[in-house]
Amino acid sequence: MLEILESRYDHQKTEEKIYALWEKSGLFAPEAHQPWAGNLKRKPFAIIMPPPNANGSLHLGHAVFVTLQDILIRFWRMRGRKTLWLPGADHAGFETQVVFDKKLEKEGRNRFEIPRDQLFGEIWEFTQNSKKTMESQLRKLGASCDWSREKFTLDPNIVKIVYETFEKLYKDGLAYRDNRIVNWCTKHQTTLSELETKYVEKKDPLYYIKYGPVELATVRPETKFGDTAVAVNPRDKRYAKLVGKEIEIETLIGPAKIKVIADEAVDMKFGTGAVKVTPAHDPNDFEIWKRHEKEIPGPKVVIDKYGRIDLSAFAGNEKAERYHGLKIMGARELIEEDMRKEGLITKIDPEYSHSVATCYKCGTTLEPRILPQWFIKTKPLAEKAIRAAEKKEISFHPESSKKVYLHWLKNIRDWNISRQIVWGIRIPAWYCLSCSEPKINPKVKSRWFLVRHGETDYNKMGLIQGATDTPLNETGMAQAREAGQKLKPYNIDLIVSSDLIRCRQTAEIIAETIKEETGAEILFEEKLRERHQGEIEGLPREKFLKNPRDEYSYEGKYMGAESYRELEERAWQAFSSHHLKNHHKNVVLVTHGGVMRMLIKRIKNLDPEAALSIPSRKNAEIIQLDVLDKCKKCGGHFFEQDSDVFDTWFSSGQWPFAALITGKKTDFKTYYPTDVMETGYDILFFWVARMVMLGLYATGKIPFKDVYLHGLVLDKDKKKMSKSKGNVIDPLGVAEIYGSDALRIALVAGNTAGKDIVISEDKIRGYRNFATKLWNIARFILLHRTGPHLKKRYGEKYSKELKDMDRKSLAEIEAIKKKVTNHLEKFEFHLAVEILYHYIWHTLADKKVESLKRFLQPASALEDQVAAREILEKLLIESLKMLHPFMPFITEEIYQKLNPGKILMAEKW
RNA sequence: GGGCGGCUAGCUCAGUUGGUUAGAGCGCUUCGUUUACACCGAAGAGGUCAUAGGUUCGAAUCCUAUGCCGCCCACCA
Repeated sequence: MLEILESRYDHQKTEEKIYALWEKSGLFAPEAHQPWAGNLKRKPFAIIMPPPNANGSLHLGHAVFVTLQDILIRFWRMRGRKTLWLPGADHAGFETQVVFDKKLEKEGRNRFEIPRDQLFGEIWEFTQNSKKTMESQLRKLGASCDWSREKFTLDPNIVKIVYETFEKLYKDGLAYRDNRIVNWCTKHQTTLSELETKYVEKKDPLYYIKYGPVELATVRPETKFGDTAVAVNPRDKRYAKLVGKEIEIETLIGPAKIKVIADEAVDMKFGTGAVKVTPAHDPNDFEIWKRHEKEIPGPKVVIDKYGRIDLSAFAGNEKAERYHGLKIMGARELIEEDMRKEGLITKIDPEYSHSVATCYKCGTTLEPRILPQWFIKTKPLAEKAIRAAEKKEISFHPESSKKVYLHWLKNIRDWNISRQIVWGIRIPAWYCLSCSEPKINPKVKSRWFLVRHGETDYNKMGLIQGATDTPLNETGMAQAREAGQKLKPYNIDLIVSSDLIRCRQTAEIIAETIKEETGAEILFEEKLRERHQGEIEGLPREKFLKNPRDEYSYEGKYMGAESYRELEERAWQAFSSHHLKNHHKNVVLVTHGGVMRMLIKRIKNLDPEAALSIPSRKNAEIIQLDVLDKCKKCGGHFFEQDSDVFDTWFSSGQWPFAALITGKKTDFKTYYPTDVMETGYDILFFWVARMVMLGLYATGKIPFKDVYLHGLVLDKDKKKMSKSKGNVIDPLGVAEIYGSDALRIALVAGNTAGKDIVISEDKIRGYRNFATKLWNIARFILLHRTGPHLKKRYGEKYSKELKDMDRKSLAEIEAIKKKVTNHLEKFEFHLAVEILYHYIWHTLADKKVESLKRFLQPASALEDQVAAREILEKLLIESLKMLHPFMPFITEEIYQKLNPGKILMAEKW
């Protein structure tokens, strides 16, 4: 039944079949029975796969990690260790958000117009599709990972662990929320960590500006409206007399007084030795202000989140209006021009070169802003991570990367983990609505939703409507249905509604819409009615009222009307009695704009003035209130969750232990710390260092013992591959042409740890040829296996010459084996490849096969024919085993021909 | 400004702790269709190991400088 092989190996016919064979065998799972292993108590071997971003398809960089990790896994599996390779995918917060934003842009949409839940849902769908693609690509590349343990960073049990870590950090005082100056991308509308900024050399004019008696140099004249001081070096004699004094200055928007302070940070040699201090828009100035908090005014914001001049602080100043709303560069030009006219500019150095912080994704110049963000106090975490490396609990390959790692950790700064995007793990911090006190990772008892009724014709026409009882119009009904859709996921138990028809209808439509999910009870409540508007009922709002506080003061009322105070009293009475009874239920409260304003006033503990400034609600607008255990500080019940999400690296930094704790029962105990973390050197700080810090912090143990870092994949001209350059080699494309095996081995041959990998199609083709060579050795042997008389072993009766060759060959291949084993144990993949390549091609094929050919001729003694073939077969099988981690498909396929029924992947090395 | 890495055959790179004529792939030249393989075989050309010093019996390898290339970190009003 022996088949004659084709003269060429057909990877397209083979790979899928072989992968299916492996997967069916169950041998990817570490607990699979390995009969030859004998002692399964041997040390397990575990690698957590760096989860690829679920927002695209695999590139060559992924192919590199698949290859290296699969080599390690297959090698140790064959050596008899209980081997786990745990696959996963990363939601990749910001990265995915950016990818998705681009997709939205193409569709003419943008994320700021899409409700949070809907946007999250759409991105979820998108990532699930990418995930599927990637999984099939990983299979195509031969990854022998345990799919039964696959994880996603947004799996609920992973998220739970991330929350617990955050809570622990908070309790230990290592996570804190603070108003600090952070890097803000005006395009992506989010803050970024230090690592996500890219400094770019730029040439900008350096302006020398007159500031009363002093002169100073700046590249950002447009921020001068936000200046709160002038700083000089304390040792600078030129300004000694001015320090501590207020100076009168002339600005484009009028004269001002500003204080001169002394600070070490000022370089006497730069410019004029005097510097303007703009704490709201410059990180250094922010620091200077912190040091002189008592002497000078705090930050004055003059640039908004879109990077436009915002002079609303100068409302009423006509000169300020000229600049308000301008983009930075436009403002700078205009200001330069105006200052020139005023004689405020003394000199311009047009070619001043400095480096500017930009967004690493879009290159937009980052705008420093002061925002409340969550930070991790990293110093204490870093100390442990440093010690782990110094004590050699963690080894680095290449070793030089350890220095880089240590240097970074020793100079680490606090880590901003808040991101203003939707895609990610929402920060589990709730703030008390009445006193802002945070609660971390609390149990949400229930959710309450205040919903305004849908549109009536009165609303549509802009007429004041209080007690006037009119129904919803078509739009209003549609709005109510939409609100119902949004409320659907929340398991609403109860709907309480004002008994006016517009609310009644809204409530009924909502109830109808959410019916499939829950059968909520509806109660009608007279006390939730809109305020009686008295004599102004039915008047055109636009004409009558310019803003809400025109309606009347908190106490005031028109003839026959009700005051806000009265409204508040009755509405709050109703609200609190329902809250008392139903605080554990999810409740929708359908009511009116005025009522909502007063309820919010009460909940947020606002004074009347502030309450009346609350903007009015749109029809069917929903306000979510989360009910938690009473606030410790003020006793309030209602909270709202932080709208930010965690930096992805905060969650992926917990990946090794999170992926194991949420796995099978004993996984964490068995496989943690894992053995090897293999990833690209470009994420040494982003990921590796943070995994060590967070792993040590959360579990008390290092997350892995060895760190192997591979380089970037470059094209044959040593250029980084990028879509825009069009020099990207699609790994699946070349695998399709030359086979996954050829791609894999080409990626490891001639490459050492930490070095960039130069790959070309030529190189891959070269290794495809090697595959063909191997195939033909097998073909040759199998050709000589035919014929019934050759089936049986002929014992020891063959020639002495052959016996000598046998002995020598075996000794030789044993030596090879020793070397290859040694290299693999030391992560020297390229050396192992070189030895194997050489041995198989230039020894096994060129020497062994050639020299044994004559014994295989029909003229030779039968015993010699059999013996010669058996010698070759032994050498081939040993070669196949050693080559298997590198080229799993073809070696398995050949092995299947030689030993049907057995699986090479599980053979003993 | 600080750090790291590289500089070895036309190209891409190996060369593990210093040890005999410095290696591989691709490319090149010549020859060869020998019943596994032309995605092959045989033979061959091609390197003062960036430069200058030094240590050593011996240096691509260790040390010191220099040059160029690349990367990382920090910072700049």
